[in-house]
Amino acid sequence: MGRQPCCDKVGLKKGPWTAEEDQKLISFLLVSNGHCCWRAVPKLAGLLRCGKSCRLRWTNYLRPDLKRGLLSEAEENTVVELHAQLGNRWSKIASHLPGRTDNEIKNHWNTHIKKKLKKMGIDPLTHKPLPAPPPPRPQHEEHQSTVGESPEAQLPATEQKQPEMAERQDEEYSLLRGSSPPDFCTDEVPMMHPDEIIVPSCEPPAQPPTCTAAPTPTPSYSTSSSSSASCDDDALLPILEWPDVDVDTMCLMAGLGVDYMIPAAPSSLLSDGCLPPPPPPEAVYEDHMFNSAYVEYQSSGAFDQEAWNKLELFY
DNA sequence: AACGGGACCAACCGCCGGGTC
DNA sequence: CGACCCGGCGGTTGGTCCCGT
Repeated sequence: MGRQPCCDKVGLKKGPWTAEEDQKLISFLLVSNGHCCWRAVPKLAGLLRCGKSCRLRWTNYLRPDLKRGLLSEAEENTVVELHAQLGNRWSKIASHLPGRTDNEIKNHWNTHIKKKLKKMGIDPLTHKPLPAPPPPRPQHEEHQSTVGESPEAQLPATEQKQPEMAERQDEEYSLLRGSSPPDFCTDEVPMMHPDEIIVPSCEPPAQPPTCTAAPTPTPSYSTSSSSSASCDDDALLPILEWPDVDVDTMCLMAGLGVDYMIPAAPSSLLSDGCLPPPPPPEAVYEDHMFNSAYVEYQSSGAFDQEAWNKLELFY
């Protein structure tokens, strides 16, 4: 039937986003009531971008609950663990890592973890030990094993690896995965249903002991990467579905003519996991200075108390 | 100092599935 | 039920940075 392009590409800007564009997008998303589709966002925000580009920019970079910087060791372990179970389903993996995007995880996988695993003699695709360093082999054998190219056909037989090497691989792998090496082959085991997966990193230990563990509804901007509260796929909200607001606040906002309120500082930004005093919910964000402060705050990488203080002035 | 190659990552592309009409 | 729209996803690209020579 010939699908229409997501947007009219003519005259639209591509490539890296400028600070001004970021500002426009953030301003719009903050002051808009969120009841518009991404396709309309660039028009309404005064951007020469396609909606898709806006969405991507927001989800991968501007979202306030994003963590910055390299993945921690624990996060890496989780990624490896989940990848072994889910394969390249980056959004699913990201949904178990609060503050991380699928793109970020995908990139990190391709640039860091893949290499790490290979170095350890683990096949990043199958999570099985790679075949021992290729001893010169008769040509016909090699040929036979690659013909057909099914994943199964490519898998090395576990028995083939050298005993000592296997032991070393297993040790390192278990270090990385935080568990014992797979005594199963991922291709032999049916893909797990997401519901069946238990990820330690999603369990209470993630919550700092000093903070209240009350299940406060964390602001959810994300598509797939901020369902940390429950690790439940169903908990995912569409990107423009703004944080839940209680009835009183709704009334208050309605009374003030406020379309949208900013969530408290996302916990994922905080190095110690503890929130600074939450802002009053009735904050209004149509102030240009606020937007500048907000941009500064959200772009400051790890939680930046100074940026937060600046932002707090507006609350 | 200049250059080349590799690493890294933001952004793009194209396909897919769900929802709606 | 099919056409279409929209958002989401995963793979890929391309620009920038860094490091070694």
